[in-house]
Amino acid sequence: MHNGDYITCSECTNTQCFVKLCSPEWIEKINKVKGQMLYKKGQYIVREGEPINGVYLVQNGKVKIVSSKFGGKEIIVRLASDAHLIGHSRSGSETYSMSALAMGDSILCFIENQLLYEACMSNTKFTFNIMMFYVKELRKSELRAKYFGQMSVREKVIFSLYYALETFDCAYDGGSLDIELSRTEIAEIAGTNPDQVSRTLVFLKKNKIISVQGKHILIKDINVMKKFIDPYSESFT
Amino acid sequence: MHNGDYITCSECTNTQCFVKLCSPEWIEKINKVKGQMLYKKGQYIVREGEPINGVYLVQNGKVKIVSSKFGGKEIIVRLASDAHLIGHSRSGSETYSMSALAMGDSILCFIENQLLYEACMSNTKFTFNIMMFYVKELRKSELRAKYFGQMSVREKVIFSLYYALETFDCAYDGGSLDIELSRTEIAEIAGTNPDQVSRTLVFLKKNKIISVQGKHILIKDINVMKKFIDPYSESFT
DNA sequence: CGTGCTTTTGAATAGTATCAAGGCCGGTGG
DNA sequence: CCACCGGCCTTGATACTATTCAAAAGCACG
Repeated sequence: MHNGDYITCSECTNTQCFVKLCSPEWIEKINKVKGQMLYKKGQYIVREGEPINGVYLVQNGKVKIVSSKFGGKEIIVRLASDAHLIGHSRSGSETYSMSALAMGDSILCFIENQLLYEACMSNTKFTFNIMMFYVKELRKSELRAKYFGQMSVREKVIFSLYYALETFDCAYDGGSLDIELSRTEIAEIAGTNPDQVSRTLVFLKKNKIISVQGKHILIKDINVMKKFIDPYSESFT
Repeated sequence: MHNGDYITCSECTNTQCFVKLCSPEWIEKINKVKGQMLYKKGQYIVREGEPINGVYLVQNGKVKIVSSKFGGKEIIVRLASDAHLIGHSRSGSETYSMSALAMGDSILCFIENQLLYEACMSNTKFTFNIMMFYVKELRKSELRAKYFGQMSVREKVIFSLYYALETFDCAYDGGSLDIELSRTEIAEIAGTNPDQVSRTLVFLKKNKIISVQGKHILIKDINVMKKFIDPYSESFT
């Protein structure tokens, strides 16, 4: 916790944060005891196997939830950005089944389990909206599972680019969308290997749909790219 | 609604039902206006594209949530049994993104959206436990997505059998577990085709791990079967 | 100017989907 | 009671897709 640049709930500009749905007394209560920390790019927020002590809220930043694969590889199960929740409190297991780490500098707030429970018992809108958050994530996860069961690798890669764009709401810059992901990270989302990602990106480059500058992928024509995964369009709504 | 054999909340033997977490007044209130219906095997509960009017609770039975695939095929996204929730209320979209249908005769209760919202606003434990239900389902969905990204077809099929066993808590009968699923249904869970399911079942039969009698699959040695998907064991906890 | 890491590309291999044919079983009608 | 039909399951052959491995090119960094 960096007390120097600690952001109180009243200062916080994240309008989507669930805490803002609590009563003023509860906001103050949570504000006093909540943890807050700045995570640098690549830094772990939680690690697989650690005990679950509470829940993290993304105040600001980009976070990936990864699960270790056999052979040292990892899989990105979910991406989280502002106002998302991480580390579902006590879901059967007492330890985290996945790790979370910052993809860019991110500020996370931490609410301890007991406090979270009490806050839920006293703030119905808070609880209800968190419930709805999980409903939405479940829907997204189920859709992703459905799609990935029938898509080709090329489609998966394109879909992964979309998923990242949607989640991170990347900079819109004169008709083109900007995104920073390594081939390995894309592969970890798409559930394939960097080789295949490269092949797909080359294909997209040849068709003038994207252009690559270092780690930045510029999507020049998002509508043309959409067409390649057209049958799976229900998530674009 | 069959008023003849209508089961009131006070009569209901499903101890896991979320409604039981409400205050006595609210249980009575919900009891009075809730819908209830018996669905025969194969009957649709909700259909893709229909407007979302509320949420269904499985009082008793076995339900599959399916999503249509291109070419007429379907994919089983989730299985639901007693006390599970179906038809996540208003998750972004106003219409169901998937269909739900009974795999065996099932009794479902229906709670209309507005009533559900009011019940949530007045019963914190009710809301909190529903939230935790979704957290668990999200975790399961994410684990399944993770696994399916790296499993072979044989592993997927074996995992699907497990998933069904876990969810339906099938009859335990002198050391063997009983399950009734068609090859097509297994394929729809595993994300493959009936041909491959057949090959895997033949393999399991040869190794004396299962035996098949009509539509009934008897798992003779659950521990040996587990070994085939050993690296993916975290969901068996 | 090398060293190490990521990306790209090609070739060989393995795994899976698809197609087609045949077998098995239950139901129906002659 | 038997013959036929249709559905589901099984199995083999084939074609395709994706993974893996290896090598080379590009790039960042000390």
